[in-house]
Amino acid sequence: MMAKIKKTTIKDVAKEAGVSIATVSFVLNNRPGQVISEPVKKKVLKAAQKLNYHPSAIAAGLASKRPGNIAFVFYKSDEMISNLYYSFVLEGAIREATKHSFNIMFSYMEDDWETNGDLPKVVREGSTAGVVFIKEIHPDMVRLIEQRGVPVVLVDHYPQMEDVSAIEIDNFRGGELAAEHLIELGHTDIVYFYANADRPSIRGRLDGYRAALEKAGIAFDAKKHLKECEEFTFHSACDLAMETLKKKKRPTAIICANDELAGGVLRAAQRLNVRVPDELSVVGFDNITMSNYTEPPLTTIGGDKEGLGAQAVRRLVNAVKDKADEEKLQILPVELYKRDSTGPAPKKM
Amino acid sequence: MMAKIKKTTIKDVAKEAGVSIATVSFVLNNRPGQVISEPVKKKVLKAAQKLNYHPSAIAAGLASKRPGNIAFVFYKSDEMISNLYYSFVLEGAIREATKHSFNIMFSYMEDDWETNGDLPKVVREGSTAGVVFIKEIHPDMVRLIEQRGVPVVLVDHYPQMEDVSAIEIDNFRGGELAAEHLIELGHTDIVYFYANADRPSIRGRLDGYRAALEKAGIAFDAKKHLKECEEFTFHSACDLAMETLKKKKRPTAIICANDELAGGVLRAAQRLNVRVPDELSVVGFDNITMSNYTEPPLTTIGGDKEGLGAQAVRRLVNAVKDKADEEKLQILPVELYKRDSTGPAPKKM
DNA sequence: CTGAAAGCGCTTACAG
DNA sequence: CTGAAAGCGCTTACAG
Repeated sequence: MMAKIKKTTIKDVAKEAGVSIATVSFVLNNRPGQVISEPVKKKVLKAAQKLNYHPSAIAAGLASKRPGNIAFVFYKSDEMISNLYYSFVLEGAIREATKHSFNIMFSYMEDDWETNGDLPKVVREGSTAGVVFIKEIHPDMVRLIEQRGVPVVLVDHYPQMEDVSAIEIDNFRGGELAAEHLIELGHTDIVYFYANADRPSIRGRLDGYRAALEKAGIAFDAKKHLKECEEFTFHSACDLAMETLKKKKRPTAIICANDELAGGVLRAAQRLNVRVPDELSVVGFDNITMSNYTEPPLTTIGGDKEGLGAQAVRRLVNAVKDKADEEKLQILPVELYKRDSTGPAPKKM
Repeated sequence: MMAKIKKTTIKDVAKEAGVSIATVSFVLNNRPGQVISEPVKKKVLKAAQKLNYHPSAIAAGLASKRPGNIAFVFYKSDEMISNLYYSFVLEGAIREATKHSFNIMFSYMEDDWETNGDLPKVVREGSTAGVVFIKEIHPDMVRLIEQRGVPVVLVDHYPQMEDVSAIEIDNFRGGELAAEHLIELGHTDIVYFYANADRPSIRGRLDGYRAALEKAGIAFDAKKHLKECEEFTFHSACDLAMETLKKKKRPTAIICANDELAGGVLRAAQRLNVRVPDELSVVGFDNITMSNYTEPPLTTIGGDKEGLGAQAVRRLVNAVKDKADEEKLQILPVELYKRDSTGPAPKKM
């Protein structure tokens, strides 16, 4: 074992600068209200620099009752950070948290928390200044955490909750964009592939698609236009697409609720020798990395994933500092990424 | 603002149980050496349960000088958790950490830390009990952190370092497995696609491949057998494969240093109408999610990604508890996932 | 403008 | 076997 280098503490800095530890704390935290004379400030800063002092986040957290951490909490049974979409949200969150001098923590809750009443470990043990939930979350859990004075922000959440800070991308507009793009290309027979319609993000996309259809004078018929996959997976979409594309009267375009489903549709088209985009146009959603690697590269709708995470952190930081949010629900813009899976509608034969 | 529920503290439990806070601490931490009478133990446990007491991780961390957190640290410029492979490692790490009552934190270091001498924030500020580095890390950084008494574990690391705890999958055996599989299928003309040969994991795979070739009596010729992609990307591999497969005398099998490269090779084959696996067999590496979605689904080599993360955490927990590691370097087994991208070597024409 | 002192909620020798 | 007390490294009213 090598000699352990001891961490320099606030006392060391105080001694070096010839002031009290309170003054060191005031200077380093730039405490609003506290006015410190320039010469003292300089002395402290110089001493801190010289000793390479970095305050203990843990001690500061204890004393101030404001932990320097922000936690992302998931259900235990869910995939957490390996999700192809959310992992980018988390990247953005980490970078933003660091800017504000917060650390990012991960924690999960038991799936049966309702029966055993357990809060996430990070909340129970007071390790976190705020919590962000991604995707599904029970409203009671949100209340319980807020009751402890820990602010919560929801990202792409469901069910819908009023009065809780939340961020999402503009799913409705995304659905519209996808449909408008295809309509402009001359398509009129546009089918929508989805799963988990109970999720507001999925529902929003679907509603946008439908609105665009109707605006273009295309009568919407759920039976004809909506195709629900059994699961939210590549293979499930592939199976359903095989079925759909085998019919004599098949659609000329398919919009998918996300890129993974779109990948499945492309695979089905390939297997059935339906040429994309000549005979079939496909639009995805989310602009995940994989959408560049499909054949052909996928036209898709996407928002700023990293920005979603960064914004969640920003709002939590504000909440911790008691800065009120203007709007409870924040909606981030989306755009169309035109790649090679969409083209003009095939001529009627 | 709703009424904030105050957290119950060790004092509340002590009062409720009619004992000192020291006793509460002893009971709850099951302190080895400290013997507590059964009746007192029961009283304390009952009181803790009744008051729904959960010790403050921050206070405990301060008092014990052992923070309850383990940190994953990356270079700022790197993708962190959005990596298709490492995100699963992290999932495993989080689950294991929770079992040991540790939280997982994320932090990054500046790319230029050598010049400005900055340790990762979580280390500087003493927030973490241990650090795991994934992939590339400068030996000096490891030393600096260990000097502060914070143990380090490396996952799939480079450059090679003696005396540092490290975990990796059996890359050499993986390369062998891939080659043996193809050799069994009758292939003799097996090319290896790779990039970043300076990484030990890539080097290990390559060495295993080469060893298997030679064991089978196939003379290894770097010029003929090795194809280095410019970048470690899908598109780079695709470009190189287009070139390779266009030649009159093309290989009958290609092993790729990872699945993303293999995806690029499959794409090239598809574009050139080279049928997989009839005319060309392809093997990937890592068994990432995407390898199930390629056309055809990819035969690949993989180890237990979640296990890699779990093991890293386990070793850190041991190190924190001063339990010595038996072996510094731990190597996890790999296996072949036979899917549809490999088949018998085509008959010579 | 600056400092002395209490306190955050724990852990841990040390007494008894 | 149990408790009183010091201490972890900070922050924050409160005095002056």
